[in-house]
Amino acid sequence: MIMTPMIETFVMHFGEMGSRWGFNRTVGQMYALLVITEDPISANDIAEALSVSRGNVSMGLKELQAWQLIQTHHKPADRKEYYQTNGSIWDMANRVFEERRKREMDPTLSLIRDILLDSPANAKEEYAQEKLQEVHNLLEGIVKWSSELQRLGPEKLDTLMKLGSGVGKVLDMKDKLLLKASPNDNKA
Amino acid sequence: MIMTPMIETFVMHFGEMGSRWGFNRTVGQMYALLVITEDPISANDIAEALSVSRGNVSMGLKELQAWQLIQTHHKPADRKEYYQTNGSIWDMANRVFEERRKREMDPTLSLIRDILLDSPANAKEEYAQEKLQEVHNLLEGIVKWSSELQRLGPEKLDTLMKLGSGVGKVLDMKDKLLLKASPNDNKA
DNA sequence: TTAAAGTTTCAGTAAATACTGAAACTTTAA
DNA sequence: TTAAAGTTTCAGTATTTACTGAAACTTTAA
Repeated sequence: MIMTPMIETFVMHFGEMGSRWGFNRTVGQMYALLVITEDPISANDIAEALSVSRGNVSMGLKELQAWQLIQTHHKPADRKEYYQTNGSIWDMANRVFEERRKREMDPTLSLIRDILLDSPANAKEEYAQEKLQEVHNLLEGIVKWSSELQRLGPEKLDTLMKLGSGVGKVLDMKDKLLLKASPNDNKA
Repeated sequence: MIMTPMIETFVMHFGEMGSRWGFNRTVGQMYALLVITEDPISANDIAEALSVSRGNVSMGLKELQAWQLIQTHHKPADRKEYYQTNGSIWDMANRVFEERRKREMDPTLSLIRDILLDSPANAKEEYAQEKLQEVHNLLEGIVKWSSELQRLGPEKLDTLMKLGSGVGKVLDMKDKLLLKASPNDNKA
Protein backbone atom coordinates (compact mmCIF):
# COMPACT_ATOMS: atom_id res chain seq x y z
CA MET A 1 0.00 0.00 0.00
CA ILE A 2 1.31 3.41 -0.92
CA MET A 3 0.25 6.75 0.55
CA THR A 4 -0.33 9.89 -1.47
CA PRO A 5 1.86 12.83 -0.43
CA MET A 6 -1.07 14.53 1.24
CA ILE A 7 -1.85 11.52 3.33
CA GLU A 8 1.78 10.85 4.11
CA THR A 9 2.24 14.40 5.35
CA PHE A 10 -0.56 14.04 7.83
CA VAL A 11 0.38 10.54 8.93
CA MET A 12 3.98 11.49 9.62
CA HIS A 13 2.96 14.62 11.46
CA PHE A 14 0.51 12.74 13.60
CA GLY A 15 3.28 10.32 14.43
CA GLU A 16 5.45 13.11 15.74
CA MET A 17 2.58 14.53 17.77
CA GLY A 18 1.65 11.09 19.00
CA SER A 19 4.48 11.05 21.48
CA ARG A 20 3.09 14.22 23.02
CA TRP A 21 -0.34 12.71 23.21
CA GLY A 22 0.55 9.59 25.11
CA PHE A 23 1.42 7.01 22.48
CA ASN A 24 4.63 6.49 20.56
CA ARG A 25 5.44 7.63 17.06
CA THR A 26 4.53 4.44 15.26
CA VAL A 27 1.23 4.10 17.10
CA GLY A 28 0.41 7.68 16.17
CA GLN A 29 1.17 7.03 12.51
CA MET A 30 -0.87 3.87 12.53
CA TYR A 31 -3.87 5.55 14.04
CA ALA A 32 -3.67 8.46 11.63
CA LEU A 33 -3.49 6.06 8.71
CA LEU A 34 -6.52 4.17 9.94
CA VAL A 35 -8.50 7.35 10.50
CA ILE A 36 -8.03 8.71 7.01
CA THR A 37 -8.37 5.37 5.22
CA GLU A 38 -11.97 4.42 4.56
CA ASP A 39 -11.59 0.68 3.95
CA PRO A 40 -10.28 -1.69 6.61
CA ILE A 41 -6.60 -2.52 6.08
CA SER A 42 -4.39 -5.39 7.20
CA ALA A 43 -1.38 -5.30 9.47
CA ASN A 44 0.80 -5.95 6.46
CA ASP A 45 -0.67 -3.00 4.61
CA ILE A 46 0.18 -0.82 7.57
CA ALA A 47 3.74 -2.12 7.86
CA GLU A 48 4.27 -1.53 4.17
CA ALA A 49 2.73 1.93 4.07
CA LEU A 50 4.74 3.12 7.06
CA SER A 51 7.96 1.21 6.28
CA VAL A 52 7.95 -0.19 9.75
CA SER A 53 8.64 -3.68 11.01
CA ARG A 54 5.83 -6.15 11.18
CA GLY A 55 6.52 -6.76 14.86
CA ASN A 56 6.23 -3.09 15.62
CA VAL A 57 2.86 -2.93 13.86
CA SER A 58 1.64 -5.84 15.89
CA MET A 59 2.60 -4.08 19.12
CA GLY A 60 0.92 -0.91 17.96
CA LEU A 61 -2.29 -2.66 17.02
CA LYS A 62 -2.37 -4.23 20.44
CA GLU A 63 -2.05 -0.85 22.06
CA LEU A 64 -4.71 0.73 19.85
CA GLN A 65 -7.00 -2.14 20.73
CA ALA A 66 -6.33 -1.67 24.42
CA TRP A 67 -7.35 1.95 23.97
CA GLN A 68 -10.42 0.72 22.09
CA LEU A 69 -9.56 2.99 19.21
CA ILE A 70 -9.72 0.32 16.53
CA GLN A 71 -11.72 -2.78 15.77
CA THR A 72 -11.05 -5.83 13.64
CA HIS A 73 -12.95 -6.63 10.51
CA HIS A 74 -13.07 -9.93 8.63
CA LYS A 75 -13.48 -10.44 4.94
CA PRO A 76 -15.28 -13.58 3.76
CA ALA A 77 -12.94 -16.41 2.72
CA ASP A 78 -9.95 -14.59 4.13
CA ARG A 79 -8.49 -15.40 7.47
CA LYS A 80 -6.45 -12.25 7.58
CA GLU A 81 -7.60 -9.61 10.01
CA TYR A 82 -8.39 -6.14 8.79
CA TYR A 83 -8.51 -3.08 10.99
CA GLN A 84 -10.50 0.11 11.04
CA THR A 85 -11.09 2.88 13.54
CA ASN A 86 -13.70 2.43 16.17
CA GLY A 87 -16.03 5.29 17.05
CA SER A 88 -15.83 8.94 16.19
CA ILE A 89 -12.98 11.37 16.59
CA TRP A 90 -14.76 12.54 19.71
CA ASP A 91 -14.60 9.07 21.14
CA MET A 92 -10.90 8.97 20.51
CA ALA A 93 -10.40 12.31 22.24
CA ASN A 94 -12.28 10.98 25.23
CA ARG A 95 -10.08 7.90 25.34
CA VAL A 96 -6.99 10.02 25.19
CA PHE A 97 -8.19 12.29 27.98
CA GLU A 98 -9.16 9.36 30.15
CA GLU A 99 -5.89 7.56 29.61
CA ARG A 100 -3.94 10.66 30.38
CA ARG A 101 -5.93 11.28 33.51
CA LYS A 102 -4.97 7.81 34.67
CA ARG A 103 -1.31 8.40 33.96
CA GLU A 104 -0.98 12.02 34.93
CA MET A 105 -3.39 12.64 37.78
CA ASP A 106 -4.44 9.47 39.55
CA PRO A 107 -0.98 8.47 40.80
CA THR A 108 -0.34 11.92 42.22
CA LEU A 109 -3.76 12.13 43.81
CA SER A 110 -3.25 8.86 45.57
CA LEU A 111 0.25 9.75 46.74
CA ILE A 112 -0.90 13.08 48.13
CA ARG A 113 -3.76 11.41 49.98
CA ASP A 114 -1.26 9.10 51.63
CA ILE A 115 1.00 11.94 52.63
CA LEU A 116 -1.87 13.93 54.10
CA LEU A 117 -2.69 11.03 56.42
CA ASP A 118 0.58 11.54 58.29
CA SER A 119 0.76 14.29 60.84
CA PRO A 120 3.31 17.00 60.17
CA ALA A 121 6.58 16.65 62.10
CA ASN A 122 7.32 20.38 62.21
CA ALA A 123 6.29 23.77 60.91
CA LYS A 124 7.81 23.16 57.48
CA GLU A 125 5.84 19.99 57.01
CA GLU A 126 2.73 21.75 58.16
CA TYR A 127 3.18 24.34 55.44
CA ALA A 128 3.97 21.59 52.95
CA GLN A 129 0.76 19.80 53.81
CA GLU A 130 -1.28 22.94 53.27
CA LYS A 131 0.19 23.26 49.81
CA LEU A 132 -0.34 19.59 49.10
CA GLN A 133 -3.96 20.02 50.02
CA GLU A 134 -4.23 22.75 47.41
CA VAL A 135 -2.64 20.58 44.76
CA HIS A 136 -4.94 17.77 45.76
CA ASN A 137 -8.03 19.93 45.45
CA LEU A 138 -6.97 21.16 42.06
CA LEU A 139 -6.33 17.68 40.70
CA GLU A 140 -9.53 16.35 42.17
CA GLY A 141 -11.41 19.22 40.63
CA ILE A 142 -9.97 18.56 37.20
CA VAL A 143 -10.68 14.85 37.44
CA LYS A 144 -14.27 15.33 38.56
CA TRP A 145 -14.88 17.99 36.00
CA SER A 146 -13.51 16.00 33.12
CA SER A 147 -15.52 12.91 34.01
CA GLU A 148 -18.52 15.21 34.22
CA LEU A 149 -17.89 16.44 30.70
CA GLN A 150 -17.61 12.89 29.47
CA ARG A 151 -20.88 11.97 31.10
CA LEU A 152 -22.59 14.87 29.35
CA GLY A 153 -22.12 13.17 26.00
CA PRO A 154 -21.18 14.71 22.66
CA GLU A 155 -24.44 16.54 21.97
CA LYS A 156 -24.56 18.54 25.18
CA LEU A 157 -20.83 19.04 25.04
CA ASP A 158 -21.33 20.58 21.66
CA THR A 159 -23.98 22.90 23.03
CA LEU A 160 -21.63 23.87 25.81
CA MET A 161 -18.80 24.55 23.37
CA LYS A 162 -20.94 26.62 21.06
CA LEU A 163 -22.12 28.59 24.05
CA GLY A 164 -18.58 29.88 24.36
CA SER A 165 -18.41 33.11 26.28
CA GLY A 166 -22.11 32.71 26.97
CA VAL A 167 -21.09 30.32 29.72
CA GLY A 168 -20.41 33.26 31.97
CA LYS A 169 -23.90 34.64 31.47
CA VAL A 170 -25.55 31.30 32.03
CA LEU A 171 -23.60 30.91 35.23
CA ASP A 172 -24.75 34.28 36.46
CA MET A 173 -28.31 33.15 36.05
CA LYS A 174 -28.09 29.63 37.24
CA ASP A 175 -29.00 30.41 40.84
CA LYS A 176 -32.22 32.01 39.80
CA LEU A 177 -33.00 29.17 37.43
CA LEU A 178 -32.24 26.21 39.57
CA LEU A 179 -34.04 27.79 42.44
CA LYS A 180 -37.23 28.02 40.44
CA ALA A 181 -36.86 24.51 39.08
CA SER A 182 -36.20 22.68 42.35
CA PRO A 183 -35.37 24.80 45.39
CA ASN A 184 -33.30 22.16 47.19
CA ASP A 185 -31.13 20.96 44.35
CA ASN A 186 -28.68 23.80 44.30
CA LYS A 187 -25.83 22.65 46.52
CA ALA A 188 -23.46 20.32 44.70
CA MET B 1 19.39 22.05 52.66
CA ILE B 2 17.93 18.73 53.62
CA MET B 3 14.40 17.53 52.93
CA THR B 4 12.31 15.61 55.41
CA PRO B 5 11.17 12.19 54.16
CA MET B 6 7.63 13.45 53.62
CA ILE B 7 8.81 16.31 51.48
CA GLU B 8 11.30 14.17 49.63
CA THR B 9 8.59 11.65 48.76
CA PHE B 10 6.47 14.31 47.16
CA VAL B 11 9.32 16.07 45.41
CA MET B 12 10.61 12.86 43.84
CA HIS B 13 7.15 11.79 42.77
CA PHE B 14 6.46 15.16 41.21
CA GLY B 15 9.71 14.81 39.32
CA GLU B 16 8.59 11.54 37.81
CA MET B 17 5.22 13.00 36.88
CA GLY B 18 6.86 16.12 35.53
CA SER B 19 7.93 14.40 32.37
CA ARG B 20 4.30 13.53 31.69
CA TRP B 21 3.28 17.10 32.31
CA GLY B 22 5.60 18.73 29.86
CA PHE B 23 8.79 19.43 31.77
CA ASN B 24 11.69 17.16 32.63
CA ARG B 25 12.30 15.33 35.87
CA THR B 26 14.61 17.88 37.44
CA VAL B 27 12.35 20.79 36.60
CA GLY B 28 9.45 18.91 38.16
CA GLN B 29 11.41 18.28 41.34
CA MET B 30 12.51 21.87 41.50
CA TYR B 31 9.02 23.19 41.13
CA ALA B 32 7.66 20.80 43.73
CA LEU B 33 10.35 21.86 46.15
CA LEU B 34 9.58 25.50 45.61
CA VAL B 35 5.85 24.94 46.04
CA ILE B 36 6.11 23.22 49.38
CA THR B 37 8.87 25.45 50.78
CA GLU B 38 7.58 28.63 52.31
CA ASP B 39 10.75 30.71 52.30
CA PRO B 40 12.57 31.68 49.12
CA ILE B 41 15.57 29.42 48.48
CA SER B 42 18.73 29.82 46.44
CA ALA B 43 19.86 27.84 43.42
CA ASN B 44 22.52 26.24 45.58
CA ASP B 45 19.92 25.14 48.12
CA ILE B 46 18.01 23.49 45.33
CA ALA B 47 21.05 21.73 43.89
CA GLU B 48 21.98 20.47 47.32
CA ALA B 49 18.50 19.32 48.27
CA LEU B 50 17.99 17.45 45.01
CA SER B 51 21.60 16.23 44.61
CA VAL B 52 21.65 17.60 41.14
CA SER B 53 24.33 19.55 39.31
CA ARG B 54 24.43 23.29 39.65
CA GLY B 55 24.26 23.69 35.89
CA ASN B 56 21.16 21.62 35.68
CA VAL B 57 19.47 23.75 38.34
CA SER B 58 20.32 26.84 36.38
CA MET B 59 18.70 25.42 33.26
CA GLY B 60 15.66 24.42 35.25
CA LEU B 61 15.26 27.83 36.82
CA LYS B 62 15.44 29.37 33.40
CA GLU B 63 12.66 27.14 32.18
CA LEU B 64 10.48 27.76 35.23
CA GLN B 65 10.96 31.48 34.70
CA ALA B 66 9.99 31.15 31.06
CA TRP B 67 6.80 29.47 32.22
CA GLN B 68 6.38 32.30 34.73
CA LEU B 69 6.02 29.79 37.51
CA ILE B 70 8.66 31.30 39.78
CA GLN B 71 9.96 34.71 40.69
CA THR B 72 13.22 35.93 42.15
CA HIS B 73 13.54 37.44 45.56
CA HIS B 74 16.45 39.41 47.00
CA LYS B 75 17.59 39.53 50.56
CA PRO B 76 19.18 42.75 51.85
CA ALA B 77 22.99 42.71 51.85
CA ASP B 78 23.08 39.49 49.86
CA ARG B 79 23.72 39.40 46.16
CA LYS B 80 22.50 35.85 45.86
CA GLU B 81 19.15 35.36 44.16
CA TYR B 82 16.42 33.50 45.96
CA TYR B 83 13.47 31.89 44.28
CA GLN B 84 9.86 31.27 45.19
CA THR B 85 6.74 30.22 43.33
CA ASN B 86 4.76 32.81 41.51
CA GLY B 87 0.98 32.75 41.69
CA SER B 88 -1.38 30.08 42.90
CA ILE B 89 -1.58 26.42 42.03
CA TRP B 90 -4.41 27.38 39.71
CA ASP B 91 -2.13 29.74 37.86
CA MET B 92 0.38 27.00 37.39
CA ALA B 93 -2.28 24.64 36.03
CA ASN B 94 -3.29 27.33 33.56
CA ARG B 95 0.29 27.75 32.42
CA VAL B 96 0.65 24.03 31.95
CA PHE B 97 -2.57 23.80 29.96
CA GLU B 98 -1.60 26.71 27.78
CA GLU B 99 1.89 25.41 27.13
CA ARG B 100 0.56 22.01 26.24
CA ARG B 101 -2.00 23.50 23.90
CA LYS B 102 0.83 25.22 22.07
CA ARG B 103 2.82 22.04 21.79
CA GLU B 104 0.06 19.53 21.24
CA MET B 105 -2.68 21.26 19.30
CA ASP B 106 -1.47 24.36 17.50
CA PRO B 107 1.02 22.62 15.18
CA THR B 108 -1.55 20.05 14.13
CA LEU B 109 -4.23 22.64 13.60
CA SER B 110 -2.01 24.64 11.34
CA LEU B 111 -0.86 21.61 9.36
CA ILE B 112 -4.43 20.44 8.82
CA ARG B 113 -5.46 23.90 7.65
CA ASP B 114 -2.71 23.78 5.06
CA ILE B 115 -3.71 20.35 3.85
CA LEU B 116 -7.34 21.35 3.52
CA LEU B 117 -6.36 24.17 1.16
CA ASP B 118 -5.27 21.63 -1.47
CA SER B 119 -7.94 20.02 -3.56
CA PRO B 120 -8.19 16.25 -3.26
CA ALA B 121 -6.49 14.29 -6.07
CA ASN B 122 -8.84 11.33 -5.88
CA ALA B 123 -11.62 9.67 -3.90
CA LYS B 124 -9.25 8.53 -1.15
CA GLU B 125 -7.98 11.99 -0.60
CA GLU B 126 -11.49 13.29 -0.57
CA TYR B 127 -12.37 10.92 2.23
CA ALA B 128 -9.15 11.82 4.00
CA GLN B 129 -10.00 15.50 3.86
CA GLU B 130 -13.42 14.88 5.36
CA LYS B 131 -11.78 13.14 8.27
CA LEU B 132 -9.18 15.85 8.61
CA GLN B 133 -11.98 18.37 8.80
CA GLU B 134 -13.42 16.44 11.72
CA VAL B 135 -10.09 16.37 13.51
CA HIS B 136 -9.68 20.04 12.84
CA ASN B 137 -13.08 20.87 14.28
CA LEU B 138 -12.37 18.84 17.36
CA LEU B 139 -9.03 20.48 18.02
CA GLU B 140 -10.40 23.90 17.35
CA GLY B 141 -13.25 23.20 19.73
CA ILE B 142 -10.90 22.13 22.49
CA VAL B 143 -8.66 25.15 21.99
CA LYS B 144 -11.54 27.62 22.01
CA TRP B 145 -13.16 25.96 24.95
CA SER B 146 -10.05 25.90 27.05
CA SER B 147 -9.24 29.53 26.39
CA GLU B 148 -12.84 30.25 27.32
CA LEU B 149 -12.38 28.50 30.64
CA GLN B 150 -9.23 30.48 31.29
CA ARG B 151 -11.01 33.70 30.56
CA LEU B 152 -13.73 32.83 33.07
CA GLY B 153 -11.23 33.14 35.91
CA PRO B 154 -10.88 30.99 39.01
CA GLU B 155 -14.06 32.08 40.81
CA LYS B 156 -16.49 31.27 38.02
CA LEU B 157 -14.54 28.17 37.18
CA ASP B 158 -15.06 27.09 40.73
CA THR B 159 -18.79 27.69 40.43
CA LEU B 160 -18.83 25.66 37.25
CA MET B 161 -16.92 22.85 38.89
CA LYS B 162 -19.14 22.77 41.93
CA LEU B 163 -22.13 22.72 39.65
CA GLY B 164 -20.98 19.29 38.52
CA SER B 165 -23.80 17.25 37.08
CA GLY B 166 -26.00 20.31 37.41
CA VAL B 167 -24.39 21.51 34.21
CA GLY B 168 -26.76 19.33 32.24
CA LYS B 169 -29.78 20.90 33.85
CA VAL B 170 -28.52 24.42 33.35
CA LEU B 171 -27.90 23.67 29.71
CA ASP B 172 -31.43 22.41 29.26
CA MET B 173 -32.68 25.74 30.47
CA LYS B 174 -30.25 28.06 28.84
CA ASP B 175 -32.38 28.61 25.73
CA LYS B 176 -35.27 29.81 27.78
CA LEU B 177 -33.04 32.02 29.86
CA LEU B 178 -30.93 33.65 27.25
CA LEU B 179 -33.99 34.21 25.16
CA LYS B 180 -35.60 36.20 27.92
CA ALA B 181 -32.42 38.09 28.67
CA SER B 182 -31.54 39.18 25.15
CA PRO B 183 -33.36 37.51 22.29
CA ASN B 184 -30.62 37.95 19.67
CA ASP B 185 -27.67 36.83 21.71
CA ASN B 186 -28.20 33.13 21.51
CA LYS B 187 -26.24 32.00 18.45
CA ALA B 188 -22.56 31.63 19.14
C1' DT C 1 -2.82 -33.67 11.66
C1' DT C 2 -0.11 -30.98 9.02
C1' DA C 3 1.56 -27.01 6.81
C1' DA C 4 0.53 -22.54 5.23
C1' DA C 5 -0.68 -18.10 6.68
C1' DG C 6 -0.66 -15.08 10.13
C1' DT C 7 0.50 -13.11 14.92
C1' DT C 8 3.31 -12.27 18.96
C1' DT C 9 7.40 -11.96 21.62
C1' DC C 10 11.95 -10.62 22.68
C1' DA C 11 16.97 -9.76 22.79
C1' DG C 12 19.87 -6.59 20.81
C1' DT C 13 20.45 -2.05 18.64
C1' DA C 14 19.39 2.64 17.54
C1' DA C 15 17.62 7.15 18.55
C1' DA C 16 16.15 10.68 21.52
C1' DT C 17 16.52 13.06 25.77
C1' DA C 18 18.45 14.56 30.06
C1' DC C 19 22.46 15.31 33.25
C1' DT C 20 27.14 16.23 34.74
C1' DG C 21 31.17 18.77 35.59
C1' DA C 22 34.17 21.98 34.14
C1' DA C 23 35.07 26.18 31.95
C1' DA C 24 33.49 30.77 30.54
C1' DC C 25 31.13 34.55 31.72
C1' DT C 26 28.89 38.28 34.80
C1' DT C 27 28.25 41.09 38.74
C1' DT C 28 29.53 43.88 42.63
C1' DA C 29 31.89 44.97 47.22
C1' DA C 30 35.96 46.67 48.66
C1' DT D 1 39.86 47.53 39.11
C1' DT D 2 40.19 43.33 41.02
C1' DA D 3 38.82 39.15 42.94
C1' DA D 4 35.24 36.77 45.20
C1' DA D 5 30.77 35.06 44.62
C1' DG D 6 27.55 33.68 41.61
C1' DT D 7 25.45 32.26 36.96
C1' DT D 8 25.38 30.23 32.38
C1' DT D 9 26.86 27.37 28.70
C1' DC D 10 28.25 23.27 26.53
C1' DA D 11 30.65 18.99 25.05
C1' DG D 12 30.60 14.48 26.47
C1' DT D 13 28.16 10.77 28.86
C1' DA D 14 24.39 8.32 30.76
C1' DT D 15 19.68 7.05 30.74
C1' DT D 16 15.50 6.15 28.84
C1' DT D 17 12.55 4.81 25.20
C1' DA D 18 11.46 2.91 20.73
C1' DC D 19 12.38 -0.23 16.76
C1' DT D 20 14.11 -4.14 14.15
C1' DG D 21 14.43 -8.73 12.59
C1' DA D 22 14.21 -13.23 13.64
C1' DA D 23 12.30 -16.92 16.09
C1' DA D 24 8.38 -18.86 18.57
C1' DC D 25 3.79 -19.42 18.70
C1' DT D 26 -1.27 -19.81 17.02
C1' DT D 27 -4.94 -20.75 13.95
C1' DT D 28 -7.40 -23.14 10.43
C1' DA D 29 -8.21 -25.18 5.64
C1' DA D 30 -7.50 -29.24 3.52
